[in-house]
Amino acid sequence: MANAQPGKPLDLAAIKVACANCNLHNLCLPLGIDTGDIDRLDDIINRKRPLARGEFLFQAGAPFHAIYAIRSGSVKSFTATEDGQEQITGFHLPGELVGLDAISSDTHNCSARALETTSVCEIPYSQLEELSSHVPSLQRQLLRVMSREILQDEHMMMLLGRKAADERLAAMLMSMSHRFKQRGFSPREFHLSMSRNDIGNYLGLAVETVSRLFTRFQEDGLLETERKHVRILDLTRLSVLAGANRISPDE
Amino acid sequence: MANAQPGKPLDLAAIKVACANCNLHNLCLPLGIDTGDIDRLDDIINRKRPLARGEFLFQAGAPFHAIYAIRSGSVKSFTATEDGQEQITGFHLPGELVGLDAISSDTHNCSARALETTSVCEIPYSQLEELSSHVPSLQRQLLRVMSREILQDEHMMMLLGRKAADERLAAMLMSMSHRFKQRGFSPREFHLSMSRNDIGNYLGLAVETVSRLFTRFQEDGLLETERKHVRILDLTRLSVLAGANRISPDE
DNA sequence: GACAAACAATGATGTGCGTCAATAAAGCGG
DNA sequence: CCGCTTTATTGACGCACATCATTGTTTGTC
Repeated sequence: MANAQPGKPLDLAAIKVACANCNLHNLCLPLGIDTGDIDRLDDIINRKRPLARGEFLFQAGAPFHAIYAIRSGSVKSFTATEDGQEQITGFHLPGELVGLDAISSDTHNCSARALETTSVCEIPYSQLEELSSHVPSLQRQLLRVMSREILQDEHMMMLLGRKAADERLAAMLMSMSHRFKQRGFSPREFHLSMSRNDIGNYLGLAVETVSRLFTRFQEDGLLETERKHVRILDLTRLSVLAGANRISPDE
Repeated sequence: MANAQPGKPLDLAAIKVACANCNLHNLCLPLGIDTGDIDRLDDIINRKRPLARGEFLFQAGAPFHAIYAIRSGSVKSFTATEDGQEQITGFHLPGELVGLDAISSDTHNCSARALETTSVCEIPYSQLEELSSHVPSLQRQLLRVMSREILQDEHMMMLLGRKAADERLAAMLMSMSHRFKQRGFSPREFHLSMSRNDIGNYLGLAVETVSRLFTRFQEDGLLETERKHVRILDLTRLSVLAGANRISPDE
């Protein structure tokens, strides 16, 4: 959002956004890496033309050769079930990496698609691997990022396995709120780039349930929505709902 | 199972099981690593005394300093929800690594507990990190293992989000079958070390549902069970159930 | 600016699975 | 070997959420 679209086309100097200048670099791979080493990381990264909404970053089945860092915009990644329907496995905001699950198989197992106009950094994996074996702090950060991904997925498994519909939506909204805050945006008021359908799919719920929950949350004074724009009125109550809620009536 | 309990206590030579001799080494970290480098990996690994059923490998909240490879037996890992109940995030068989989700936070976020008598290799993480920065193939394998973990978690998310109860159980049994086969055991007949309760917890189902499904699977001629012993009679049909099942009546 | 397609909201109805309850069977310590 | 606890099975019942159906709203296209 911050460093999108240069004023003039073909102005390469303006397009050139070094990791060192990127205001996401403390959310992304460069975190904790020396300026000198950041430049070397910088050299292997390709900044691609922005993707339009709906465009694929990569598709399942395609050979794996790079991971991607979101620079601006947002992306959903999803796998296809055997019977053809999709299951969304994550929404990705600026500074986050996409494609880490392909490393083990040399093939993309999920597809990634832009939810809005999105620009990304392409990081060729073989070069990243090579570089990280010479830059311990990069190796360290890469392993940390992957570990964090595992942690998040485990959290998601708990959400899908144990939580009721309202808790799932609350948790998802809290996660968004938190991540927007990390990126310098308001934690109480933001724009959801994904459709209700996508939210439902991600949370293992029917679209109708998501819709009904949004209206119920509004009736309860938790938040206000105007289409995809969300304003959270009671962050505390929402976070409680996202966490412990399943209380027996008598305790 | 293979290399457990030495005949005599204090017989250090018998206890000493090098990675190179371990019949799991092509399922574990040593995969694809030169014999020379395996010895170096070997040097940093501690083989601990076997854990009894119910013993903790580590507990959530404990400082992270090592990951663990299962040598024999099996382990469940689980997180506690805010309201105190546990959510099992995985069952681990010999050759598999446990604790990868702790790398990012320096603290164990989940606990791991032996489901039966279990022996493990403790791999101090700082030394592993150090060694892998000098042994590219080790670094490579480590990243692959973590990526595979992410992939599995995504698969699990799909299971919990989109699949019906019978499909979940079928998928879990197929996963076990596959993993036993990889380890040289029969894919059709094996012993489940976890309780029905654990299975239900893992799959996001009530114990009663798991029980009912086992009896229904038996009625349908899919398998036979004798307590925790399972014999799969129709592997094909079970795998179909585990995959595509949700078919509208008319297609 | 008009039309189509995608998206969202809301009500009516059905059902898969959770919850509660009771019994049986198995493991376990003394 | 015997009580005690844990685990497993089975049935009855209810509810949370899916499914189906309808209408309104927004977005994109020519």
